Amino acid sequence: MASRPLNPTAASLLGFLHNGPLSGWDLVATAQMVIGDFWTLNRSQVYRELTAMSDAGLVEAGEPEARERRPFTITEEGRRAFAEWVAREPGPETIRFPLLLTIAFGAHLPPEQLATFVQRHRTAHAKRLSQYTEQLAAAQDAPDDPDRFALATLTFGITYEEAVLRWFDQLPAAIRGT
Amino acid sequence: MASRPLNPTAASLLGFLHNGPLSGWDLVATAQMVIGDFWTLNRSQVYRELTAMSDAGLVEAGEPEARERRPFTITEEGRRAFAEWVAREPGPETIRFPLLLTIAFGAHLPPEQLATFVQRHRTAHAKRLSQYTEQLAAAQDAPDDPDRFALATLTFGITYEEAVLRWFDQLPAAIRGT
DNA sequence: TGGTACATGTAACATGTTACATGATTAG
DNA sequence: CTAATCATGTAACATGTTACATGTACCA
Repeated sequence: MASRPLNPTAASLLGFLHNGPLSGWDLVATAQMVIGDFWTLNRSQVYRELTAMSDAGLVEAGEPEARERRPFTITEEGRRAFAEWVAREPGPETIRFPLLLTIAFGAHLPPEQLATFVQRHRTAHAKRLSQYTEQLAAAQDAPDDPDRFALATLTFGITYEEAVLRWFDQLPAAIRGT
Repeated sequence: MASRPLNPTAASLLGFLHNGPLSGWDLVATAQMVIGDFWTLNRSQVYRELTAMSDAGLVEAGEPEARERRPFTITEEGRRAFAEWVAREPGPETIRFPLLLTIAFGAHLPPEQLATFVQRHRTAHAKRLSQYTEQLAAAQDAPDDPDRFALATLTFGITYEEAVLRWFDQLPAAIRGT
């Protein structure tokens, strides 16, 4: 048993299943909402992991409900596997930032074009920041259940986006444009 | 021709080859030094991309030199492919931060253990920041060739690490520990 | 009755990681 | 002569992405 340690994606799905059975569809939605800002995953992946975990006995597929909806339930073995995973030292983060690649090779581009890319990305980040800020406000308005952990990850998003914006704004005009 | 657009990893290798022929080994070293902080790649990948690009006529393998070292030269077609890539809108960045996953599921962990993870990661980030700061100082001391672009990406690293440290330090004691 | 949102899944392929295997050159 | 470093590569597998295919239920 315990073939090889869970991957973080599978482990997260198990994490969500602690609160009750969920279908693949729901898991995708939940994951994107809760961890989507610092952990990417998509539908295909979720269904694949569910199949694999079902084969491994970590989850159990329930009877199809309305709309072919198939709820998955975490098993005892699943709980054990999750507990093992969550207690392991988390790995280092990876950032893959294509805009920085383009900047690194910026000498190969006309300045105006680079500046256009930079501006567009800046705008996208500003938008993300304002979304996070709204979420934070909403979380603080709701009187009940101030989840420390969710708040901590949301705060990370805000800190990150603020930093990125500051970085954009201190770029030399030669890169940033006007 | 132009089968499908280059992936960013392959494109970066072509970017480095603009300054003259390099072996796979050298490319790995160069890439890790220049773009390694915001674009991960490893040896296997580099050799695979080189083989593929050689088949596609974007690079040419030279005669083996000392130690089986095989320098690759960029071709005209390679330059064209790179120019096309660098002029495309860069994709959105992806961050995958396992520590944030562990925090998101922090309710499943004894607080001391979570705090231990947090502390260890904080230390690692502090170290990275000081390395970046040193690099910046070194770059500013060298009188010649103040590469705007390299400076911009290095500054990103510094801004990012500073933000992460600030985030660590504002975490509630319940997560951060003492 | 027709469009939209819900729901699942497969196939094919691209990319990333780890382990293994081999050998040359250099410094001490 | 021997250990460390340089250098290349393959195989196997894990993970991530995109496109395709299918069908249900709700709402207007």
